[in-house]
Amino acid sequence: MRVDSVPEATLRRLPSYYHYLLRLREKGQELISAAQIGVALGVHHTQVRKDLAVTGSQGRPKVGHRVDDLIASIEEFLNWNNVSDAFLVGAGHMGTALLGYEGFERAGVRIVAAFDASPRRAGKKIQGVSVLPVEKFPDLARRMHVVIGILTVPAEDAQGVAEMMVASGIQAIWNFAPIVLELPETVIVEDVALYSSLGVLSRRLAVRRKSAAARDSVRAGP
Amino acid sequence: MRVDSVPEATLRRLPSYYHYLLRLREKGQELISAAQIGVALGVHHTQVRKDLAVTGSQGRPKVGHRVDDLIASIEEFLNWNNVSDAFLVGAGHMGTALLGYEGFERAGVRIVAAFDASPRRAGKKIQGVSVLPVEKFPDLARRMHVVIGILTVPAEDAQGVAEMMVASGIQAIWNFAPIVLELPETVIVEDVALYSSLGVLSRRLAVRRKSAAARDSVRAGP
DNA sequence: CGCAGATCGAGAAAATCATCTCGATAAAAA
DNA sequence: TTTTTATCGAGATGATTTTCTCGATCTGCG
Repeated sequence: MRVDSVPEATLRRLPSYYHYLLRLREKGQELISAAQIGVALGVHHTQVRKDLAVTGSQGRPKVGHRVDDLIASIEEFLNWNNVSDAFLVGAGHMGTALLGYEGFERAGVRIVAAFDASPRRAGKKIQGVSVLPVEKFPDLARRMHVVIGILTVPAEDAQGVAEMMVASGIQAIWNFAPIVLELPETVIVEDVALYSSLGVLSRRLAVRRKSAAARDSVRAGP
Repeated sequence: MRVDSVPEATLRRLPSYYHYLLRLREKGQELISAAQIGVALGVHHTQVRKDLAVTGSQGRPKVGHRVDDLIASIEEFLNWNNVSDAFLVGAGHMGTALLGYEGFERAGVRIVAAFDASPRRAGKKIQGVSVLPVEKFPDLARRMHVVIGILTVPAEDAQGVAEMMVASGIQAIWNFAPIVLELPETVIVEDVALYSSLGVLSRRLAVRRKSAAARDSVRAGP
């Protein structure tokens, strides 16, 4: 029995709709059709309807959806209207970048503390967030009931830190390290696979070059 | 006629295999079976075989694959053995983080210069890479034959900068901004959708909480 | 030298996801 | 008021991806 039968692909598209809708609202637009969203974001309009349907939002024929309603529906569906505290471990380049981001609060996550193993980093403040020695993580996580962990440590440390997180009560990990964490199934892990992204990019580029070269040389039939 | 019939999902898994294989090699392991890879990375073993098959690598029954061969095959398939120069625009938090990353070279990309619209940032060096005024991008990109652009500017500037990149000869864009770029189809765009990732995480967590709550309260039948 | 066990790879079946089709509905136009 | 048109939403169809099944192959052991 599946608890969440919503396709993952839908889940991944919703934030993109959401940001598009925010921009529409800023521009003062009140109504929007699935077809328009589809054109703007490169998604088939029936797909957009199916995606929006899972949030419970309804549109009216000939009118479309109210932008406000859609935004609210998506927020509620993704639980982005309830902000959860998160701890970040690894105050290196990526960790620092994330600490500097505004906008995660809008996505349901507030980074309330950062941790690092290096004494050089611990004790400082980055973007207004304190960096603490990683030894303090377990106790603080439990006391503050933090359930989201953000993992921005080097690959070789990631598994160990992740296990420490889970042992400290963390239920969901946003993982930036390029490894697959081996954790109990009950833990939610969401990988930000930067290298996967680069792999796709690089391959596409290579294929394009190859097919361009082929087009240039093969002019006669086989 | 599709030039590249390799499933995108396969493309996304290959880098993950790749990093796992690198770790195996470091540990001195010479042979590996598809089944073992599957267990380590949470992928079905037949899926692993199909994925590895696209790279052209062959395994031997009862033995498995040579780790070295697999690494080489994946590198070649993703074109990660040829490093291309890339320009980064937007030397903010994320841009700075990417400039500090070692390891992209292994993934076929070398960031050779960064650009920023802010005079406050231009002129400096970050992680050994010069930050130049964004106005210099077009000329330099053409002269250096740079075809990869990395986009780490705020969402509201992304579309404009992307168009500038394309006009300067950029063929592939690694986009970190949370918007869908509208560009000619010939341009390869790879989005790093941080918010999609957060959407999935947040939804999963919410569903888990809900189903846990349901389990706690609904003990009698309907 | 022949058998047992592990692994591969190809093709069939199943599951998932995206697109197409069509009737219904609401607003605007005639 | 009736017709037209834009849009929705549900269900059927189609495409893609994943998993299952099975025969073939190679190694190591008796």
